Amino acid sequence: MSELPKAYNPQDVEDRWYRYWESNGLFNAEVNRNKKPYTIVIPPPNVTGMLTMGHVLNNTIQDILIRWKRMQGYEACWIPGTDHAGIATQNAVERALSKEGLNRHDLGREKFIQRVWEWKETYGGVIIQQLRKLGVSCDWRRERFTMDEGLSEAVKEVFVRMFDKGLIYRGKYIVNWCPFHQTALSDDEVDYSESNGHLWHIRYPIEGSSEHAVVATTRPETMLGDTAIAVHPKDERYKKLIGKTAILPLVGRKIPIIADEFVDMTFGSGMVKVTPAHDPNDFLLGQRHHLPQINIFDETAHLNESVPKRYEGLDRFECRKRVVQDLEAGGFLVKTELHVHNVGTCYRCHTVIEPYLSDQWFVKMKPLAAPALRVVHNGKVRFHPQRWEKVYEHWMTNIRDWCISRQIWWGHRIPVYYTPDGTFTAARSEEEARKKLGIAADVPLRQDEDVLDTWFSSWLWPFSTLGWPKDSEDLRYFNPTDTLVTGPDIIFFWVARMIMANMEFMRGEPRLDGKPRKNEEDVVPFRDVYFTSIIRDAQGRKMSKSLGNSPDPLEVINEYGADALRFTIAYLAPLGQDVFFSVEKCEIGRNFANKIWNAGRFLLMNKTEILGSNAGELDLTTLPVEHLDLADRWILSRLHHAIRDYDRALTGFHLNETTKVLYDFIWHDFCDWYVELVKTRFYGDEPQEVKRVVVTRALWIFDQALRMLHPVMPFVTEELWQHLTDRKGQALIRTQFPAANERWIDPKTEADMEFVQNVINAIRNIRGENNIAPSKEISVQVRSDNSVLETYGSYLRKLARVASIRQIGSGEKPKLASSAIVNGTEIYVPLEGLIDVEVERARLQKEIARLAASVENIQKKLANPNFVDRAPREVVQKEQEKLSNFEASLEKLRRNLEQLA
RNA sequence: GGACGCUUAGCUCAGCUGGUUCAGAGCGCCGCCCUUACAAGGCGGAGGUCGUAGGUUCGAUCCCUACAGCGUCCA
Repeated sequence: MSELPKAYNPQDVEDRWYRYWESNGLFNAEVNRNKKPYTIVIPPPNVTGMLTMGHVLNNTIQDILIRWKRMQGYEACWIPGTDHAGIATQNAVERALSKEGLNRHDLGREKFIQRVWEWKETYGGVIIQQLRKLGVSCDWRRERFTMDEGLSEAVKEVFVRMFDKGLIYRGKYIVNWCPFHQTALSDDEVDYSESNGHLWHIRYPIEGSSEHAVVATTRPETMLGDTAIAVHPKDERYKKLIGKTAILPLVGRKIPIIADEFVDMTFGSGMVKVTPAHDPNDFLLGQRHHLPQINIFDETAHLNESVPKRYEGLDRFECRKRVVQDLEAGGFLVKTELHVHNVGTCYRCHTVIEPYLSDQWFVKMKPLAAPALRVVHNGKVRFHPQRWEKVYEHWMTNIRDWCISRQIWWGHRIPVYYTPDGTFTAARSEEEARKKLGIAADVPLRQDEDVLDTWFSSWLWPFSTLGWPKDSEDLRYFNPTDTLVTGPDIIFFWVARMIMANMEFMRGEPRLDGKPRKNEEDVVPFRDVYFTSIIRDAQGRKMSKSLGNSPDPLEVINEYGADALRFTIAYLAPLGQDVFFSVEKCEIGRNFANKIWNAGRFLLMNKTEILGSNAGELDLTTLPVEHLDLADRWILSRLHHAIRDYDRALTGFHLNETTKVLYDFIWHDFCDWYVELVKTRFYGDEPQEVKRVVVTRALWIFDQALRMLHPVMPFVTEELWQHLTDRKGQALIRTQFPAANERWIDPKTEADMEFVQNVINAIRNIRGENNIAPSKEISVQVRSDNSVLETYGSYLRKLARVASIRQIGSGEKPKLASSAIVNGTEIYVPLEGLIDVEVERARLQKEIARLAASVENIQKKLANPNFVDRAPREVVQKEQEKLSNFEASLEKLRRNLEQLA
């Protein structure tokens, strides 16, 4: 075996192990009736996307969970894949085309789609390769893409079934229209932000009268499509106007003045203009009053031929200016106010959304929502942190129908077929459509031009990736999946809808035992949902491409290593809190990796030293229990503590707590104390046989630590684990995870060790305060009734650089010494000629002040009869013990201070 | 306007069910040290009346109420 380099270099290690794991099938999962499955489906990233810090966090968490469960003996299956990101991908390809001076219509639908597939083949693999760099242990054989044949089957099947059930319908409604993409968007694809605008007050003359109506609007150009004015029926100011006719300025159209309770009497003048084709509220109002709907825009939000010639062809914002000018010139503009209002923009291109009347397809959500709401209420699906349940509940109880059609080409084409006379049906194929419509093979049939919202395929992900609509062992075994890890920002887009879809379509499908699923726990898509933090930069801004504040994770991995990035991000990510990330913070992880590396290096050096040439055959499968000393029993107690805490933390999805447990155990307990203590045995004059046992045990404990750390830092742990001994083809990734054994957790041992540690700390403090060089050895005198120090005084030699310890009698005491009291034990460091009396006095005074304050506090407490009577007896007793201990220590400290010359 | 979250050391944050020196960690800072695993390190040290005001309790960083500031989502 070759010597390990002095510093850990991840680049020498990571790719090599990733290749090994993958090519040996160590990520793979198969149906195994002897094991419990543990399944995660990846939130599919956009196929043409690049890895972001958000992906890093999300996938690190998934990998930690999946590796942990795998090592615990579950059949751990992590299904990866990507989605086709309809609008985003089409957009990217159209941009590329425009560089060639082409648009999609030049190519035609078929050729264009082919172009997108080519694009996908070229750039689609990037994010998947990037994920590998992070070390994720997905079963790559199971990789899926939402436009795959199988998944497209699922989409079609779902659409047709829902159509037949009346859960999908078509209608002319106001939708959110993106004039840039020229497509409808669903409600949650619109971002709202406050914007400074104006409120224009416009005068509409009333026919046959000198009176006029004044309406206020933030969008004056829409007046060209007005078909009414509305007032509140109870509004005394305007009652007399109801039923009269107003003349629309600039247009001359006669429009009625109607009454509707919807009108807000307090807003503006209390009269509103009604534009049914360009405002969702006006649309509903228009339906109630059977008003005409005049659409004044084309798909690009330019004015169409329904408006006076002088406005035709103008862009909507250009038109706004022109209309305001003309209103003013005509004397119709009463006043203009500044006004802050919410403006909706496209979540992809940030173009202002236009409410637009068009034919679209919708999913009826109410019937799906009820069961989905129930399983979250009754805990069949648990959210972490739980508070997201409220958000979910609010959305689910106020749910609106989902607009699923998109006027683009890249996506699943809507499986609806029309005959020339306009009748239509949904079908899995043209033949089926003909059958359903009852028409002959020669009647021309036209398929709907639109495609489906990308989320219409992602909401099927937990079962479509497992082969549905085909039945399979995989589907029966791995669905319901176990944990979903995703961001709260897509709780509506995705999480809620997956619950709905899985419950709707998995009901009745066979379980592993062959019986049809009907219980809620069999039809939910997953049991736990972990909502990740949002990654922000050091200033707290969301990371985004446009701000340029998002580090490239690949560069971070190159600089610090994937393990360092993984550890750091998990360490920084508390459950439910945002993460403020900056690249330099990866030093936490890098330094930790290096620390572990060097601990391993140290152990291996001593292994070779002590065991000699046959060290490679060392058996590390069982813990050697011979020659246990305090440090051994202590570290084993700490180890099992750590395992238990780790288990609790991770079970509760406290990722940061999990990493802290690892960090504290490995760095502080193992490296700072245990390794230092075994040095006393390695370098001491113990028999060779004892040294052999001690080094083997240290390696065994380190082996356990590597297992625990592996899910978080897979690369460095696998590399070291392989170095510890000849593994005969075994790999850490598939090794049993440590289980906490309460038998090893021993409070007495921990208390004894803590006492020794405190004594060492006290001596170190004396050394530090008195500026004694680490190289200078000192002698110590103690007065103690604690036998631990007698037995394990040798621990002080190495850790406090103590040359000799002498027990002293009651009267005895060095003349000039620095002193400390630890749990009643008096410690004296004679420092003839070295001690600065002033420094020492200050030290003691500080300690006295601290203790005196504590004593006073406890005295006050114990003097309070309420406390003594009402607090639990153990608490009171503990306080009393504390008091007498502190008082005794205080007494000794004061005497030492007095006697200081 | 409604819902939720946050406020702890100079900075970034832990503190999961009220009581163990519970007031912590990392970074930064100060001092000493290249002690034969690690200077990406070791040892020591300074730094906080836990946002404010009340309340519950024998006891509050922790539970309740109000307020202030910041943030997110929804309307």
